[in-house]
Amino acid sequence: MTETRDLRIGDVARLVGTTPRTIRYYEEIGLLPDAGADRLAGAHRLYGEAEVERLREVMRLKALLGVSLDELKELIAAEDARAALRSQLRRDDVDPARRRQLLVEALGHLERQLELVHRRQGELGKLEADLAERRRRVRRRMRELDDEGVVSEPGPAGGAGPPDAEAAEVGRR
Amino acid sequence: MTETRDLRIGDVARLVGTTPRTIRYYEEIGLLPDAGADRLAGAHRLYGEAEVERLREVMRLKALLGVSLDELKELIAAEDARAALRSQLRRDDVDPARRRQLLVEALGHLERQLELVHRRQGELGKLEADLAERRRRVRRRMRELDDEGVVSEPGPAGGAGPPDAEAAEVGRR
DNA sequence: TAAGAACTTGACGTTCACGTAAGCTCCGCG
DNA sequence: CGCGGAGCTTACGTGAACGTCAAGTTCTTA
Repeated sequence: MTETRDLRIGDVARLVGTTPRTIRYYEEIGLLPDAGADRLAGAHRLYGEAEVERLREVMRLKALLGVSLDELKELIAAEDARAALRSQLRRDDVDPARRRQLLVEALGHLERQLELVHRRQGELGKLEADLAERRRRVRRRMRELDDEGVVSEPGPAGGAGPPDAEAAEVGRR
Repeated sequence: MTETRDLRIGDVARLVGTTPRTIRYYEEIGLLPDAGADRLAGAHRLYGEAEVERLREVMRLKALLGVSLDELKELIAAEDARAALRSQLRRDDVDPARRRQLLVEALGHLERQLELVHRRQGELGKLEADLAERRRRVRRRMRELDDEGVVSEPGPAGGAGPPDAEAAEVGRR
């Protein structure tokens, strides 16, 4: 159950909801590892579950954090550390110092990502509060308008209320 | 103190942290209202606090929701309704039916924005949970590593081993 | 009123993130 | 074994979102 790597680029694209071109492009700019540095020129790229996961992560971070692919390259270096760890484990190359270093690296990157996520959550929270507040005000003004106007008058029919030109209490700005 | 409109495009740009070109571009594509449809050809654009606010809102939504300027145009239609309301109030053109319609419109747009914000918050929350979980695992593995080989074997080079705080500043690449 | 900074329109250039087309190659199948 | 569909490389094209340059104009201030 080591790693299967029996998916081709089109399969992967369909799995994660993108196009082969995009996957090749990501590889080209170094966002994804060369899917077959071993692969003899001209042969098909082959992927396993691990690279599908990584691509998913890339797309998720891109969408949610709104960073450029270049910035993303820095960010997802955590995946590199994870991959290195895994391949190290498979080769039972258990140099504890090296392993610790990889873990420290991964931890650092995870913390950077979390930092970004938290910043964004904060801003989104503020935005939500502002929008909710504005909604509250609009609702209040609507209530006031409906109350003050005479009885019944639901539809967009003409008529409407009397030229009652007062009650101009408006939430400034 | 109705509206001052004594800011020029460069001032506004500095205030909100962008460039004049961007502001003109936003106007060009209809994201911002023609800052002076009245303005005789060739004269300087003039802005007031209201348009500065709107621009800020535009940039905030763009950054936080990651939508295209085209989608943004739909989204911020709420601002148009608000502007309409205000200008209506200034001209004490108080047709209650029209006012109600504007309020309904604004409410709808606010709700769409909130919907988007909530969706995004959900996804960000999930991402945060995933990242935190991974961090937890990395930390656990690091603890295990440190506990297990504490005195049994010295590393290959230098003092590798003890849970010493920071010995691994990496400058790879 | 003269100078110079900031602005105007118009047009072309640029970067990012892919799309698309061409010509050739590889791989599963009948 | 042949063939059709997916993949490969190379290269040029594209839309979004501005940047930049030029030539002229408008505002402000000394």
